[in-house]
Amino acid sequence: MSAEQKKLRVRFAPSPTGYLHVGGARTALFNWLFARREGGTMLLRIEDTDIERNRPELVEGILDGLKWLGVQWDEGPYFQSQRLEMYTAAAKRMLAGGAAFTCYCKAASYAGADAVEQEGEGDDEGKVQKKLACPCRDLSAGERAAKEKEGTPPAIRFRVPREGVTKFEDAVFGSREVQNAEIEDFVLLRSTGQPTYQLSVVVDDIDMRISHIIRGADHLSNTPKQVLIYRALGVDPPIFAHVPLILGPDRTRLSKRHGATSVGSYAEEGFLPEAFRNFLALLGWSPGNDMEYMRTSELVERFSLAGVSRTNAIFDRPKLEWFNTEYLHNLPIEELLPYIESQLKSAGLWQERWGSTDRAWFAHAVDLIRPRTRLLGDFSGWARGFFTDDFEYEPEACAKFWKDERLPSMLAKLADALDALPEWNHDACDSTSRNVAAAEGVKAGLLINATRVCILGRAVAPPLFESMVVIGKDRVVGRIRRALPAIGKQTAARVDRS
RNA sequence: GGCGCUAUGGUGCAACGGUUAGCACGCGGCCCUUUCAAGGCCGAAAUACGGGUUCGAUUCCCGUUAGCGCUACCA
Repeated sequence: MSAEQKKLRVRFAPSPTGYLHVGGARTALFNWLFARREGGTMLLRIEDTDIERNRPELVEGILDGLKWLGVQWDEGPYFQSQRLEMYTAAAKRMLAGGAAFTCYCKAASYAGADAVEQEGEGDDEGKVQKKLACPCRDLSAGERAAKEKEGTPPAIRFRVPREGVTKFEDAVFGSREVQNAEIEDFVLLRSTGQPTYQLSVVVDDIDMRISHIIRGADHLSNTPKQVLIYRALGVDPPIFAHVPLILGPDRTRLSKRHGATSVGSYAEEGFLPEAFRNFLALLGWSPGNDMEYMRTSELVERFSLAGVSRTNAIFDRPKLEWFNTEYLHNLPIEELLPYIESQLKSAGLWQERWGSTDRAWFAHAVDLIRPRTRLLGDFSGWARGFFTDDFEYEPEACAKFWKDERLPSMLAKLADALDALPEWNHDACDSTSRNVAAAEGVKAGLLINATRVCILGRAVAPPLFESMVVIGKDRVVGRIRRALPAIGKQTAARVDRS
């Protein structure tokens, strides 16, 4: 390597035709991991040359998606719509050099798939080749002048060599080569003056000095065209790395009908960005061993293009949820707290003191609850009884644990006993409860389960006595007393039925 | 249709000529237990098919099949 070693530069280049979907997110992540690992630069480029489909208002959503994902770019965003002169200039240069020619065919006409099909098959290759070669490529200067006079606005097509092969290196798929005879004379500049993807992507990747192009494998087949453009422009192509696609459970390309496909929807659902990154990283990549739970820093340490697979992967939602629970359960509590805080804020349950004077209490509560959460929303969902007194009694929980008619008097005694406790801690709550149960001659479980429903309204909750400590004496006693009438009704209804 | 890519349990990945084919998710069972989780243990489950090459193929080659991609004046 020379002193002036070529700097590693990668890019993520979405087009604003939709939100940031999981496939794009994975591509962005791989670029980011690679840049971080190798000490390179990542830039963001918005490919908005298709004025028809381009929705400028979607750009913000894509940026938000990337920010949530934690993929931060070092340069950009650049917008191709603001760089049109460069593409035109490049096309003119290729025209002047003979690598391209003006085409006067009406839009989308000379080699449509339909036309080829109608010709039938079994014919000699020459026929097909004729389809791939645009008739305009052989027009004389005079003929072109005549067309110009007619006022037909010309497109500019690349003059693809009719023989030979085009080769390139792919870090994932290896050495590739295709017969030039199989490549059509593709359009560089539309008759409207707008560049096509093939042109703008190459011009920008050259201008932005991209060293590695990491993108979806759907671009693999078009890469030879781009290599042709690089050559025509007198530039060596960069290293390509095509990553396999992400498919839906039915093995077709992930799309809206597979449900949630935007990263935004996963953010809203309560996934942690780091869990999402971990999951995404393992779709089409592995560190070469059985390691799965990897913090982002470990991902960066281990990432390499050599570990990228060539097989399409199916997006497996249950596994994503598993990763999320792993992070929810195992993250150092201090790292998790900010996420819970914003979750509670958006649910309108947040109390400022939990961030200051009662921070230790808040951390304790979260730590108690988290072993049985899967999504951030669980903290403002079923666990809301820990953060607010406003919760409902679940009918199923009542039906299951408020069956015994001795319960109302037993619970009243328990409330009194708890109220009289001088010390409020786990063991005191434990022995008090067990003593009441013993005095009544019932199994402790009966009372414990019923009490849980009284103070949290549900059957699913952390261990009772720990919960009591977190919720606090006044609230616990209050909640038990408040539940008494409801229990009476429940047991009475039961007696009626029998 | 043409061209190309891919092919390990249901899913995601390991094994890059020699393993009883490994791990994880999911699934089933057991244990633990104060509900529900978590956790621990056990289990069912795969090299698409057919030919080669080789002492030996999941691994290398060919064919078949299947899936996917490209085949736009979309990106």
